Amino acid sequence: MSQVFALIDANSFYCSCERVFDPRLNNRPVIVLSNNDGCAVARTPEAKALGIDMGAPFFKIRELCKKENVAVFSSNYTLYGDMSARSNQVYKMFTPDIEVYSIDESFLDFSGFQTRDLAVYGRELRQTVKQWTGLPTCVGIAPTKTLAKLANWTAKHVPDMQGVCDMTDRRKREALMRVIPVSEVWGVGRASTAKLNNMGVKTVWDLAELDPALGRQVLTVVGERLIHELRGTMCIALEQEAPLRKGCAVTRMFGHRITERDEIMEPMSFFAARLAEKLRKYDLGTNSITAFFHSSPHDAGPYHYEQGTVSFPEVTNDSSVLIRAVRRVVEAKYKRGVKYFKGGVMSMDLVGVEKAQRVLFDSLEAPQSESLMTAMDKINRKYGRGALKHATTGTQVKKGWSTQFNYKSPSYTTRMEELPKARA
DNA sequence: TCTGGGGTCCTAGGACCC
DNA sequence: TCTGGGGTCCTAGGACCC
Repeated sequence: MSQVFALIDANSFYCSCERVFDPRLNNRPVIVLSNNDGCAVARTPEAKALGIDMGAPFFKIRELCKKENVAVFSSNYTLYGDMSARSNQVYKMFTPDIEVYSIDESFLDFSGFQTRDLAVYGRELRQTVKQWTGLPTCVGIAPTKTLAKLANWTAKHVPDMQGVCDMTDRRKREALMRVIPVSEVWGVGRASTAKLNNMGVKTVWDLAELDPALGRQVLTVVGERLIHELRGTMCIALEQEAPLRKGCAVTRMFGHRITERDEIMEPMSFFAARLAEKLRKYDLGTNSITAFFHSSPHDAGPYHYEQGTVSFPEVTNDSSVLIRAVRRVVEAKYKRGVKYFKGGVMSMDLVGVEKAQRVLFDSLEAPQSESLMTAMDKINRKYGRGALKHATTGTQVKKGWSTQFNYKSPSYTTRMEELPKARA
């Protein structure tokens, strides 16, 4: 039995979540901003029509938004995460085998369902999701994940498909692949598009017809795999179990140029504390932490990039330990006179905490560390992030480098105080 | 010291994705 | 062109070992 995958994703997911709880937004252009209200990461078709590009910096489009009555929202991850979980519950009624690929995309295994009309099944799926969550979606169906992605793209861009594109039929598939630009293939970005176009590979079909060995030369094994996937041979399997994440980072612009060492300490310590929180949330620990801070490449004068790594004798996710390490890096690498504008911390060698090797003696962490961290996370979950924190991470409420969420909608589905109100 | 032919680990950088 | 803040995978090159 051959494989069949469906890729379902929500249209302008973040914007659609906002619309579900405020129908007045339905015919208005809506955008949702990235972390820190930096740039537009989700736009409804009405917003796209105004010329607002993916990733457009908010400060550049602020006036346009005001003039055109664009509804602007900060990212409300609590809401989107909950809506995502609800959607996946619905998907599981249509097949038990699903891979949650991102917050708004899931692959569904439809293998063995070929006895039915898959396009009809896809439309049923769409309708059920719409009815139960309020979210509009598109569905692409094909023998490989890469082709399912492509089918999904087609479903979005060809109006008379009614949101569902079934590409399991080879002939139908070929006709579409001959007219879709190669840049729309999953995994083909700007650089690869340029290389391929130079070789005369313009459409998806051209790429599928390319000699895999040549594909490997130009785009490494990733390119070779892509060619096989486009030909209908599965190379990328469904991954139902999310693998443990390998790295974790907290990075941010400082909000203004910083020249004093003590002033850098505060955001950097804060980043370390956030990283530790993230690790604890996922039951992960780390053997090392890397801290970096740098000037702006656009400022006059030479560019400075300072970086340092501290290794630990045992796996840890203790805020105090990580903060101390980061402060040591700043002490050692800071240069007087440089205008630093961005910094961050990261750990790239994460391990699950149960599996962690413990050192018997000379433990880095104070004996009560674990219960202290647990208590701290609990309090912060209840009273909001930053309710309880290390003194070194700053005592003022708002800083340039603290994340901005100035346009956030209520957590409609996860906080009793913020439930939507209905009048009957 | 150089010759041969492996192997591993680590880091940096490129490319892509959401 | 960069603007944000995360992630993943792949390759090349250096250090080191046998």
